[in-house]
Amino acid sequence: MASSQRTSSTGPTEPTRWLGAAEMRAWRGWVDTIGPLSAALEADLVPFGLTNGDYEVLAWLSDTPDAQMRMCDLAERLRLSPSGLTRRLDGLVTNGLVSREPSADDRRVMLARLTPAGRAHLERTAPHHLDSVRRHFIDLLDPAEIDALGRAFDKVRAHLRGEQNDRS
Amino acid sequence: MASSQRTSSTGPTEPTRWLGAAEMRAWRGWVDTIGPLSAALEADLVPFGLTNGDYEVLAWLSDTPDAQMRMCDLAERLRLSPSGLTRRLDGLVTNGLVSREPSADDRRVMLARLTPAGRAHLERTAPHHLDSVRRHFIDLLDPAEIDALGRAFDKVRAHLRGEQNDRS
DNA sequence: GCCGAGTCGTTGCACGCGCAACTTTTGCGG
DNA sequence: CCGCAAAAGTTGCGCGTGCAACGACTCGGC
Repeated sequence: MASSQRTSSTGPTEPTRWLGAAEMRAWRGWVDTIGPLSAALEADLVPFGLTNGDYEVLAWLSDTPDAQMRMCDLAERLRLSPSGLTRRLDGLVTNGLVSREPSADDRRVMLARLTPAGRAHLERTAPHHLDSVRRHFIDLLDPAEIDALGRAFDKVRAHLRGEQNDRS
Repeated sequence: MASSQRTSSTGPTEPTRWLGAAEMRAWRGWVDTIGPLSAALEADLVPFGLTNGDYEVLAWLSDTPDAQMRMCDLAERLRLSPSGLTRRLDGLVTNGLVSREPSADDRRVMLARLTPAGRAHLERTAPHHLDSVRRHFIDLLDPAEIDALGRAFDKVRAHLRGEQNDRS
């Protein structure tokens, strides 16, 4: 993006290693793909009355033995703030896909539980969503690229997790 | 309850090809990396009083021969709605980094122009932002992975661009 | 037992964004 | 030259989210 930049004025005497062509391609590719890809996946969910976020809630709950999760655990899974999760669940609850139930063990805790209707709707939606992920992303890539992406993302997340722990 | 699902064009009961382990790793990696990586980059911009979006505005403007752009062109570059760009510029204008000037050629058009202060601030910020991109992303990967990411994102965007044109 | 610190979830507020409606201006076809 | 569709930008509104404050509850030390 910044090809017209001249020597930076206030750099503390470090050379400022600019991005090479391949590095720039990867970086701009990342930035410019996030929006369109998310939008395409979300558009394919519209007929089912779900957003990407809604789908993730149902998917995480269904991956659980008793189809329920504590709010705080679910919020962590979704990388969502507590208040964000509260509001997201509001919609799913009024649509009857998820129920809120206080925990018997710990009365501070609210359990988000997948209702039968929610499970049915997820099972109806999942094949189409999976197809969407394949069409817009996975099936466009060859196995070597799939593998490289998996390794790359793992490295980045490991690095970020380490930094986060350093700060705490 | 918006279960407006009308099984659009898809025929019934196709085998539903689930994701293999490598495919799942790449997919989850993508989904789970977007948030943390964007947050880390944004956090590194806080000392400079900029968001990722603000930085992109300054960067695109600085890449232009006369450091100015029509609002609509800038909105397209940033994949932002017209109203979204108006509001984003509001902040930059009040901070004196960008100025709004009506175009002489076409009186419908507003030009967003990088002010001297804006250019100075960008040149002060750019090295740190670049370093941030390297630390959290680029420098974690080896050349083969960089190349694979570049190719992969190019493919995905080419596919999405094609689909978008089909709809219009 | 009890009290203080920590945890869990919700609510008020602010912010950023998209959509729809509107005004101004341009350009094209008659 | 006129009239009307299209384009550019702003504003009102709604939505989703994070942060801070709060009430409810749990747990550990005394």
